[in-house]
Amino acid sequence: MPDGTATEPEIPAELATRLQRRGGAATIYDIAELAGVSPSTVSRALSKPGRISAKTEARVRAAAEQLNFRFNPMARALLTGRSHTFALVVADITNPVVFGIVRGAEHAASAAGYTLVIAESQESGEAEAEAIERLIPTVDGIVMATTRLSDERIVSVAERKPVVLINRAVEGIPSVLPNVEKGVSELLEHLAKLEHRSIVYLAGPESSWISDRRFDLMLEEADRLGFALVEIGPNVPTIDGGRAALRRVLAARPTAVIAFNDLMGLGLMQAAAEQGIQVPRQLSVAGFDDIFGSELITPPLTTVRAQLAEAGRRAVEDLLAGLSGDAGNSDQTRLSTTLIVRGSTGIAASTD
Amino acid sequence: MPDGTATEPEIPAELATRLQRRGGAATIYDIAELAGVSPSTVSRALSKPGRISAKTEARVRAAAEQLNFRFNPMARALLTGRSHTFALVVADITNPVVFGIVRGAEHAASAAGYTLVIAESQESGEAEAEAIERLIPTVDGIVMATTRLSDERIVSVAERKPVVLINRAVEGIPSVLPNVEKGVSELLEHLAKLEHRSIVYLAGPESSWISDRRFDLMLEEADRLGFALVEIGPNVPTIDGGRAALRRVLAARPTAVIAFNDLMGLGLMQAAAEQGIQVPRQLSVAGFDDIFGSELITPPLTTVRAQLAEAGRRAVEDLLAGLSGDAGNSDQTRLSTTLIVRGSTGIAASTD
DNA sequence: TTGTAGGCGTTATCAG
DNA sequence: CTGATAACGCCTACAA
Repeated sequence: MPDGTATEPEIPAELATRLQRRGGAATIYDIAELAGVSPSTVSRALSKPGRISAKTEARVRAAAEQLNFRFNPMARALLTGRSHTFALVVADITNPVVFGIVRGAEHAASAAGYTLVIAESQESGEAEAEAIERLIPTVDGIVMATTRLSDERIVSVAERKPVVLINRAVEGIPSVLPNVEKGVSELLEHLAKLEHRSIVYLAGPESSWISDRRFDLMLEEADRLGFALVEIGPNVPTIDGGRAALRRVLAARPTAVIAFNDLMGLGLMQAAAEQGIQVPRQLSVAGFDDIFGSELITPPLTTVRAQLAEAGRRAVEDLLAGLSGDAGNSDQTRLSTTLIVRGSTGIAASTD
Repeated sequence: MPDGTATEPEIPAELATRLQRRGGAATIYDIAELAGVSPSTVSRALSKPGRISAKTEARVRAAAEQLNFRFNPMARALLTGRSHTFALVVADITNPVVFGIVRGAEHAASAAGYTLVIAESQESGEAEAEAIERLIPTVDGIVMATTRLSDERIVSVAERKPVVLINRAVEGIPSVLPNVEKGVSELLEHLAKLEHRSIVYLAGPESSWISDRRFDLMLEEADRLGFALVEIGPNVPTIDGGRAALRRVLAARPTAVIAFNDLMGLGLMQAAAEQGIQVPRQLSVAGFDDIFGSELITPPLTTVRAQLAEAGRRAVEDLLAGLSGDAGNSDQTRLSTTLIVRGSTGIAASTD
């Protein structure tokens, strides 16, 4: 039965077998053949609509549809130098802090038609450098979250491919940072109201920029508010790192502990509970990030919430903006933080 | 000062500027020029060591080193059809269950020189299908974890690229599964010992193969052990899903609830605590997976631990084996599960 | 508007 | 053992 205008050309046998061999992946040559035009016409029809006669375009589209055509991203990348891929490098995938970042980054990327490859450095600078070295030729940009690399190495990477940092600032390189000031001062004021006067800051890993930054700000605030403040660390930024630190923390006899992140705060609370130490009656505990788990523990953890998914999203968007040339580069995006008061902080124990 | 044998040829000015233009990325042509050999010799020297004279190889290597050469993976992929990339498709990145999978998969992949790209389907079958469609031309294989796709669609993907499933079985497609039998029967026996006789199974999402599978096994065991067993669901497999289910669970008046996963178990416990219901005195709760957070909550959650990282690792290794042709394909890898008894299960409340 | 030809960086084939 | 040469799939001057 003749069906008016759009007659679909049958697929020639020869073409069909060729497709079979390639696992069904058609090329613009196949389409050209089927539509009776040249390959370049196909290319134009499909990638810059409008620059071609409507009729031809329709015919090409129909053929493409029929063969279920997709561009081969590799061929395109080879030619254009753009892989439409970003790398996200994180220290520890199982750290809840990075989940949010990964999700935010993945969404922003796929919304823009980009693919996200993820590399875990397992808290090792060497492994991280290696992963980056391996990935760098394939990607259009790199998001480095909580990196363990030195400033120089970061710069050297950034010279070859666009880089956006999360939770780390390096001169001349765009970064997405939590607004540390606000979070820290809110937290310390909260503790001041609860009459704490002696505080321990449980630091993060040695090469953590943000841990140092937080402590610096605490020093300022402590001065202003009249706290005694000591830093204990560096520590591994995990549950176990928090557990392991309990002894040293207790030795300092503080009324409150601020952990570098929630993970450590959680570990500290677990260890404390095992020793029969009551939180917050005997010791108040607070953390940073507000990860999954912080409100699960008893008592739930007071923490400074960071916008993790948003950070991931922004980082990718910065990369995107940079590529499309819109860029006021080397910006610093600041994300606000919020103090979440929960049960782990309370009136200071009497220090006698 | 002349330094014996290995004189490094200076980089000719012309070559240097060419490199500059390309952002420092050298090609085998540049190396060929520098080493005074042909491009094909360079290719051979670098990718199949030994098939070339030692002296030439050394010269080529030196030149490559000097120019800091890396292969362009895209060019390679275009020709060989191998991108050395795998895709990992997950329903929800922020679900702790997938962390382990991601980590295991990422390690296995990078150990083999492969890159892992990750796609989140956000619990939507449509989004998942789209992501796969987008990724399929770029990758050498796909790991689908807890997929929401129908069997037919999975098969259709598997016809185009190698697929390994995690937590889902489809005829003819290799998969990595927890050994559901052992976990379920251990759990039910544990509950039997605690004198539970009336149990609710809080099901997972509608399209979850593994949720159905678990319930089927529970039915068998319940029969054998003389339980009353009802299934409530489907439910969203999240904390909120667990919370939302409390009312319906209570209405059924069970002495114990088994949640499809820990996330739901956690939510259920939170909701119960808010209503003043004591776990396990009034209601025992158990889950599956043993995620981060399960031992944080009070009381800590009894659960059937799955080897998540191992599952991710195996899935990637299956893919690898398949590509190198070693494959006894369409295998099912079974991973043992272990009952972890914690505080959320106890002696059954009297049912009056 | 459309077609032709050349090249992106690599590998494979075939001579030498 | 080594060197030309042709592909891989796409894009883009340039020509028609």
